[in-house]
Amino acid sequence: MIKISFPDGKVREYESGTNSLTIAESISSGLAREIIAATVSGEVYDLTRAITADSSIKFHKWDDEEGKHAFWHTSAHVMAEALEFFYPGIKLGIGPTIENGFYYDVDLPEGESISENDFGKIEQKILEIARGKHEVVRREVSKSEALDIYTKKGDQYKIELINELEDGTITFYSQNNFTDLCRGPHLPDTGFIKAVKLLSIAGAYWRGNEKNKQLTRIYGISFPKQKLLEEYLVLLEEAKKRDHRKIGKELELFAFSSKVGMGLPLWLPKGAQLRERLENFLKKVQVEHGYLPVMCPHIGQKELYVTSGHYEKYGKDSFQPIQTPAEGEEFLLKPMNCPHHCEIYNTKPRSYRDLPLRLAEFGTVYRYEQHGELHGLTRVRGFTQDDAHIFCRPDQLLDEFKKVIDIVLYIFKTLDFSDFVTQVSLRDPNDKQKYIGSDENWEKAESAIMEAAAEKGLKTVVEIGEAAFYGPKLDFMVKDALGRKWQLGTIQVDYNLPERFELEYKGSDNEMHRPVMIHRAPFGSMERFVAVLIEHTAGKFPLWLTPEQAVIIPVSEKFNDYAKKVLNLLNNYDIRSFIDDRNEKVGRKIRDNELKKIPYLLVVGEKESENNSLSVRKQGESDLGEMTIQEFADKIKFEVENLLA
RNA sequence: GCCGAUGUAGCUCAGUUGGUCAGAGCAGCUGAUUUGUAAUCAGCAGGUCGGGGGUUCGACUCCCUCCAUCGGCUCCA
Repeated sequence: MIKISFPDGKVREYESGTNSLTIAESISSGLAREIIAATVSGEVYDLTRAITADSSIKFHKWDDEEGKHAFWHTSAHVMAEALEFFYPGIKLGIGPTIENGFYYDVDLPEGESISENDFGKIEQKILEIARGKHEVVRREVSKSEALDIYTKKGDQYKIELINELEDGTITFYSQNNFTDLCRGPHLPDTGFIKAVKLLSIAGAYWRGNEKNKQLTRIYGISFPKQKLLEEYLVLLEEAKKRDHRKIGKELELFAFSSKVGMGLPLWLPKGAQLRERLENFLKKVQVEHGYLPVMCPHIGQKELYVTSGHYEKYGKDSFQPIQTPAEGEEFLLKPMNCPHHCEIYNTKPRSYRDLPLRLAEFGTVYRYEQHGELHGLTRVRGFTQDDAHIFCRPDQLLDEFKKVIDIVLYIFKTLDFSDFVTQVSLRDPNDKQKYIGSDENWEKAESAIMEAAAEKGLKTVVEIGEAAFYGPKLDFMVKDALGRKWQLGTIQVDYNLPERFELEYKGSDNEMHRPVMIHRAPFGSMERFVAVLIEHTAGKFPLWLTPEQAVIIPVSEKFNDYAKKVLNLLNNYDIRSFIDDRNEKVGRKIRDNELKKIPYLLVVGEKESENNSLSVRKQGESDLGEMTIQEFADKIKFEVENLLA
């Protein structure tokens, strides 16, 4: 007999070799029907996997991550079986679950290809296999047996994977006519899968390496109920409506022109206003935090980037140098602001008393991004960083780092970004030649970041090997409408550039010392930040930011003069408004301006012109009733101040 | 750059197997209407069907190629 302990602390005894499903049945048949996996002593088990030792147990239903994971993992296997049916000789790469669904990377037989037109028949086959309620069987196999099987099959991908596994840990899962190398866990049988949708098809390099063969990746998602699939598809549609590219076009915020060049955004008047307001907001915060604005040109001598190391690292993959016609001197489009800022530091001798020196610039930079990677405003070839470089003494590093975190958090809070994660990117200690700088400096920088993040209570994910080549960093990531993660704010420690630009200051000991540099950009880039802001708000920007705060709607032409008077008064109160004096009915003007997401709609007619008042309607809400112009102005002022507090 | 898809009027889209199929709604313009909280009515104008090449008696429709866009992959100072 073995002892099984439950999350509520109760302990029960079972026969050794029992499984989670039997245990669940002993509690209630309802529970047994709903669960799809279980965590047994910390490891996620298939429901039918034998338990042979005293264990803790926690059941997983569809609602939790482990449950979905098993569900989608089995779905991936069933999809693979369907693919084997339609494409005999197909070779399988990996087929993991992802946040929403699963994919499988496959190598199609010579001459075969697959397109979205084939999805229908594959989905049907998957459901057919699912309906067969085929049991999913786990089997432990020896390494040699596993290798043998895939050698016979001629599947070099699985052989490569198996070779990296240790003997004794290799398991196969089978259902119906299909067997796959897999760690599990899986559903007890395929019958759980009631709905499936293949979503897209993509090329993916084997093991993510560009030099390897490109496999075909098929993305799909599945559900235990048809209704859940339908709900998911509705959700996807809703997300598409928030897409910043769509809203950006509708609200006339930005545009692209293939004549101007791909990945080179054009800020339209309203978008430019929005961006300018964000910039002014940050400038104000930065002045309060002791930053000094600087400005630099858009090009710099190639030598500058040779000195900084950027040319060696990125030169070949960048926009190529431009040359002066007579002398043939080479200049690069500025890909980074930091080398310029280093030279600003170097314009005069610095004392320890001058530090920290915080130089800030909204600097536009140009980087060559590959054609297929461009994406709306989030991935472009020319963008403006809300950049600043803090030159400080080593003993000031931690404190300065924490102050920067404070700025980022303040900005996120003001803009209501609560759903973000922070990532600490450290170097890969096994691949040191990828990075420049001494071990000692790297260790100092990495520990400063970890300490600052911990002290500020940030929940961080640590990524080894994701550091910039010159130093570790702390990134703030948020998700867009479709769940894709984007990096916004970034804070990076750099011992390298001060070295390369020979930055120095005279210390209190009358000796020369080298400062440390922090690169930081709370927004990241204005382009990307605005993109994420659009998706976050669905275009309903906070009142203080929005380009147009109110629209004055005269009931008829007769009241255009009163509307102009209102406009002038509101202008005096710095309320951004305009008159919709089109020859249309009120209902029409309301509708159009609601769709433009104007926060306040001000209807004026006979009653209002007599009372010196407005009938106020708030966007997305109904009529707020009549108020005087003064009352409305106070209301706006109050709201803006509250939002910015 | 790679894999897959898409490209018809400013926007959203329709266009049967290649043969009056170049269309609709919205936006725009003109006129009428003078309007009270999510679409007033009528008329007009708008496109070398992404560019180029080919097949054909004939191409929006089939093929090739280039460009751009979309979903991924790789990359991201």
